[in-house]
Amino acid sequence: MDDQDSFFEDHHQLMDCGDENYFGDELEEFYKPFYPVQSTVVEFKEEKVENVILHDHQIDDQPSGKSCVLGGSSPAAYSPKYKRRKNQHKRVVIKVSLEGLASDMWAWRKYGQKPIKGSPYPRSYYRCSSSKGCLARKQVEQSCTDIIPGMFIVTYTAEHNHSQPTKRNSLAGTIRQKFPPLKTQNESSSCIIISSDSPKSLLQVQEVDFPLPREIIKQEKKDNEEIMDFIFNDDFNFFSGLEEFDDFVNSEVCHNAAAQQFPAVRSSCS
DNA sequence: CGTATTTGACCAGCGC
DNA sequence: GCGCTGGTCAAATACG
Repeated sequence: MDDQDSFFEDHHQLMDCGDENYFGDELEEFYKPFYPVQSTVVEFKEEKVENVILHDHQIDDQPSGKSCVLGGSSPAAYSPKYKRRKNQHKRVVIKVSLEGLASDMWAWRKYGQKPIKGSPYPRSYYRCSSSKGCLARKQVEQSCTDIIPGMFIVTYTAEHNHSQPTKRNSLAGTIRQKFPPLKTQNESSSCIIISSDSPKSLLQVQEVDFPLPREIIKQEKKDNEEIMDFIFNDDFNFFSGLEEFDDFVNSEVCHNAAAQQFPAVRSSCS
């Protein structure tokens, strides 16, 4: 709970989208089981999303059957084949840690994934798989605005038409597998530093050890050339390709940061 | 072999 | 009207 306290202090400004905090009585009652210490609930006064609740929390392992019910959405919000966004007035948006994400006891089945404009992370779409005809939906995307890595934005829409399953859902295992636990600051972490000569035909890969930074590297092949998309952790600098990486490596910011914080990195930046 | 995931296509809403 | 964006479908694929 101490961690959550500091988390709230540091990050509730994410919701700084309005002048007043709003606690709808009904929704407040729904989400009482989620309140760890304090919460940030903000009413969005946008035209198309009348009530979006943003809530920092870790999903309880034993929420009541009502806990994932949202206010306002009805089955009529969806057409027989495709959604009717116009009627999707109310959604509940929750920010959770990886553990919070994995502890969701509802059974969800992934049915889509889309890249989202302005975010380096895709958004995953899940529907409830416990009961045929259940309209409950869940969207999950990794937060790109948080200083703390590994936070996820979860959006619930529509409501379950059945009781909560008693067994942990399969998604929890999937999430744990795809997003292994972050190392703590006290652990030594192996980090691969990638640099390239100009032209970018030659890649130099250097592995160094230093505390804290954790790097996520995704490789993909394009025109027989290896392109690296990765997050240089800690500062959350994101690079879409080698050119951007080269610019960063040669920048004064990189050199100064490496010299001050990570001596092991300095050699690869010079 | 049944179930879950991936991913390109399709579609509706929206802004210009 | 057109293009962009995001939510959903469904066939292909992966997994246990």
